[in-house]
Amino acid sequence: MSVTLKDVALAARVSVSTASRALTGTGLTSERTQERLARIARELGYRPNPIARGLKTGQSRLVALLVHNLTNASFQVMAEVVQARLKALGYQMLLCIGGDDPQAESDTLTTLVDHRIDGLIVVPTGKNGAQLKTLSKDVPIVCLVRRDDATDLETVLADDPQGAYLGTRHLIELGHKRIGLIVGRQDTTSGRERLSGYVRALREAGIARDDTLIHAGHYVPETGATYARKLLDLPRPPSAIFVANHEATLGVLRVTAERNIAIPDDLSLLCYEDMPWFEWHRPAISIVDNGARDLANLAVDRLLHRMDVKGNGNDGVREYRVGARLIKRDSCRQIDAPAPARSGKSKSSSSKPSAAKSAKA
Amino acid sequence: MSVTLKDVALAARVSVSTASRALTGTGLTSERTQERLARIARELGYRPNPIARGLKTGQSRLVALLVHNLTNASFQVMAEVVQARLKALGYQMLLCIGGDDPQAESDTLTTLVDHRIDGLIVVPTGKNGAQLKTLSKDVPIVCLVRRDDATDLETVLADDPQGAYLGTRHLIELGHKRIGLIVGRQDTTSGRERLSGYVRALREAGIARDDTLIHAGHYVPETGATYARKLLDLPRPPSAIFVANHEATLGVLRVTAERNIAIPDDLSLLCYEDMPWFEWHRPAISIVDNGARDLANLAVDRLLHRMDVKGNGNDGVREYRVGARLIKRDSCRQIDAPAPARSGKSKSSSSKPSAAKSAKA
DNA sequence: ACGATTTGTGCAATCGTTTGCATAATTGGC
DNA sequence: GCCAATTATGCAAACGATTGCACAAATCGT
Repeated sequence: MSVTLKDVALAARVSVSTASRALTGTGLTSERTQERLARIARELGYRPNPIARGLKTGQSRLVALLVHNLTNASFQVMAEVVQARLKALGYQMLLCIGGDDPQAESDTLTTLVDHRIDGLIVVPTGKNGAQLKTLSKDVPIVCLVRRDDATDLETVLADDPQGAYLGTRHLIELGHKRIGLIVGRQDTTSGRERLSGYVRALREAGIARDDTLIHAGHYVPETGATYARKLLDLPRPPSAIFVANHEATLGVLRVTAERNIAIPDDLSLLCYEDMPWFEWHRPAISIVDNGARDLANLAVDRLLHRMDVKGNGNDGVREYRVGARLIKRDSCRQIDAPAPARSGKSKSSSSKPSAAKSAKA
Repeated sequence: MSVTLKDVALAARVSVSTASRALTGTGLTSERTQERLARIARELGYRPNPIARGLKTGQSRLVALLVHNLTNASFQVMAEVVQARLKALGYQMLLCIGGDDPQAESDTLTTLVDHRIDGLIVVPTGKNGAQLKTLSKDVPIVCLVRRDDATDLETVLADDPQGAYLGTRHLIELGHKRIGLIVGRQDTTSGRERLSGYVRALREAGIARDDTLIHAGHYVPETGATYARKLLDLPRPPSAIFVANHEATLGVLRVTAERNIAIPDDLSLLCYEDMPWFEWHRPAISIVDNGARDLANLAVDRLLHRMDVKGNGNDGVREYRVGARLIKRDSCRQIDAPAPARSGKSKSSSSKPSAAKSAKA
């Protein structure tokens, strides 16, 4: 079918081994032969067969990225970043979707190792620690976004405590005292850490923690809607809601729209993680950026490092944190008076001149 | 490192070839040996090495999906569908992102074929027809969403003429006479076809085509914003806008929000292709669903078929169309009076009781 | 100009499978 | 029980590269 090394060697009237050495640049070869072979190879359109090479070398030039899904915007940009970086280095990305399901994750891991992937970046479910640990002896592995506590794998994490702190502090600085929090399940690292950042900011500002303002659940729109309703139905509803996940934000927005609650006039809204449409939305939604791009880049860096250092060099550092940053847009407003007292005066840019009903009676 | 066939054979005291045949089920093997080998293999934790197998058989159990990006919601669901289907069949998906760039596409194609992928589903840029044609001799290829006119590859397309027709007709049935269209570049099949569907619906309803209402451009939010402004600035602005792409919709929404144009009261909005947040948006956005899920499934079906039929069986059918369907939500309203004449009466569900300003003076 | 280095090349084994061909074991008909 | 037909196994050669080892050629010092 295609041109093999043998063909090239034949055409150049050298042995296959010489051809191999000349083309790969390994071993001693005269400059002349090297050039000559390169030329002939080019002319013949020779392309080394990665399969054959892989069999011998045990490498595949394949790196896998295992994420939960592709609807999550963070995973999208991570996938794009990883793909771009790897491609530039001559690797192909094997993108796998695990759906946050331990069984699927486990199966996929097995298949990937079978395929002799050269490296793996994984957002772990956290339930396959043992397997990951075992595999990491054969393949360089870097965990992303989540830690698998059962392993001591190198892990690249968002600085969630810091991000949540930053966001909460921002709201506090705007004068908010009652800040609702809709956060992720407390059996995930990120869920716990975002809560802790929120709590820390509150404590630092001398605001008492009020557990009726805190809700934890899955990262889905329904969660956001349910808890938004709960928060708004409170006798003293919060003046701001910090939604610690972008999917849940959909639900919150839905509820505020249903109830004609104007953002940011009646309620300030701050969201964790970016989505492409957040800045097109009106009002543009302020966010705490978890730095998906940076996370992905760092993960690739670390992976490449481990792939270079044979034997999976142990650098000591096991955990990398990527700083979060606040991106102020238009969904949070300054609270001047202790309570806006049904004034209806809009604040940021030209907003709806109406719809200023207080949140629930 | 890992358990090889040799180890299994050794443990079972048979030759490697027998072991191979027993485990793969090819050739003649006694039931007894077969079972025995299977057991031993299981006990030893033997997993065949796809690389070695691939070298011999020329197959890789890898199927590639080449799309433009992952921010496009359609591509997301396609990727998820393809991945799920393939995985169930024991294939791994190689997801590549070409960015709609011919050069990147070309490079990627080469690499993929080097890796001896067993099949390819590609959203072609349309500029590498020759290469695709050549490759299709070695690898089964199915085009998705777009046709590459330079090839006669099997292609799975959305029924864009029909979808655009459906959407436009819906608006017409609601009483709209002046319908703005923001559509894709006219050098792409989908751009042209969506326009043609729109035109056909208009013609059928006896409405004269008005080119000031039609704008074609890239599928990005900026395009939507720019053209939305142009449309709304018209002396007689349209009462409905049909945005033939979901990315562009972002821009349109932005503009309507900026100008306090209430949807659907002041302007009806219909969008092509779904996005997860459309149904959470307020008002929920009506769409023409291009059937991304069906498209992906059909593409997989066709690819599997071609992969089965060695020699790339030519079935005659070169083009498959997947029906589009209208999903009515809350962003389009019935036009009763020829012009809403600043009445401010809301129509669909409980909408904003205010904000009913006519679209521009 | 000669042996000691250095440098370039080829042979052949190897990676883990599959598979054509030859041979060994089993079966069945009579 | 014997011979042919059938079925099961093993040997060895692929697949297309890489690589250790041995040998040939070129280089160098003296």
